[in-house]
Amino acid sequence: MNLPPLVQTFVLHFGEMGSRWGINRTVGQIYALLYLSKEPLNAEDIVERIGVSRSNVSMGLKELQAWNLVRLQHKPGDRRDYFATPDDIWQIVRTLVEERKKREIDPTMTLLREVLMQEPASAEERHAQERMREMHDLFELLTGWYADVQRLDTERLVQLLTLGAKVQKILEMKDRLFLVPGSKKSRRDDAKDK
Amino acid sequence: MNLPPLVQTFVLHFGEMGSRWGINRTVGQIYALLYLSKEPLNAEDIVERIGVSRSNVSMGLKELQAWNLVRLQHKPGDRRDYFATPDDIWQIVRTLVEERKKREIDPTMTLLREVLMQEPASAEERHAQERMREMHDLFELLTGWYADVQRLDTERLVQLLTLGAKVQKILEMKDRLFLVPGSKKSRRDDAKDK
DNA sequence: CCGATGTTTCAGAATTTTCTGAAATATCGG
DNA sequence: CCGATATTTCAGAAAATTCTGAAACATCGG
Repeated sequence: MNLPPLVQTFVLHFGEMGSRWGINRTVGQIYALLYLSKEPLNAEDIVERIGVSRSNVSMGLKELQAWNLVRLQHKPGDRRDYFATPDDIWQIVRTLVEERKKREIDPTMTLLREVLMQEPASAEERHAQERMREMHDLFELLTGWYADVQRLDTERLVQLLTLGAKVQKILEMKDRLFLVPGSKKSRRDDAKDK
Repeated sequence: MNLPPLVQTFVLHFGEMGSRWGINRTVGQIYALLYLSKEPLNAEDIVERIGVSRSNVSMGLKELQAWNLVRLQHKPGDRRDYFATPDDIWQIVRTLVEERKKREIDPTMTLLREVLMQEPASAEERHAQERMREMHDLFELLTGWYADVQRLDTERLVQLLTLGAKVQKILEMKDRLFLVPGSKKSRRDDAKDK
């Protein structure tokens, strides 16, 4: 591995971390390298720097493309493929969340929907279905929220994140502004309006 | 594997899914089983239902305990350990996010802080450090937001999630209420409104 | 069409992870 | 302390995955 020490530390760390994610070491290392690199790199560049086989890099890049985590570029008068990560780190986050949702949540949602259609044949199955219903509704709430937030432009998103729990204060303020004072029952339902 | 079909489908799915998370098949299956079960189960129960070795179940349960994902219980007059998941699914989500943060984010933050302390020895390292700084700041923003939200009680949290991007509207409203009209910041935001 | 350059595929080797059975350890009631 | 019951540990087997080198494939300029 032929890298400046500072870069190498980061690349090695991402390699290790890779296994805690769904990706393997090489993929993690390639991604870290591209993320830190100022210039797009071609496959041979990566081989030299990381020190793994050419074919391994090829497969790694293919996987990163499947994740939409790298862009493919070309230089004029050069047939080789060059790879880079988006400059905008927020774009990276958005892609990452999107792809993880696609891989981790969506298949489970599909299964839950199927199983919830079936008729329970026993008390045990009835209870199991109730639990699955809870999970299904939870996922629905989370993915609905996510779909909304994903649409915000970055500035608004940062604003929202910076506020953090102060949002709570604003929600309370909104409640006071729009709710009939003292109507306890209507509180939560009203919050869902508009 | 000796389970009602509906339960079995779910357990098998979680087993497969396990590998996309950081857990192995058996751990995924055990968790799914406990999640669906009305009663707490002991290790032997799990062996019978899932059909893996006793020792494998023991290790799986140990891992789930390390994740804080199962509670250990005892029945009066029974020496065996019984396991269950929290009834409240929101508690499960909170634990899951907390533990994933601990495993996936915190170590990276530690490393980033260390590396950002060092003096870059070249233009390449300087650029790499800038990228790491971006990642560091992003993580800080996200974890700060997360720490805030984690503290909300469930009702408020659900309220927040239900609102989704409608929060944006409330933020805009807040802007209009609290910013001095005509100030640069507020004019720009206003221009984006509807 | 050819040779040069670049990329992908894939079978098997290397490595890592998972799983098992047997043995060790722990804890209880008597 | 003993025997019965429950749990954990751990070395090696089994399985899954990652990685490599060689060959196949693709595309270019001439």
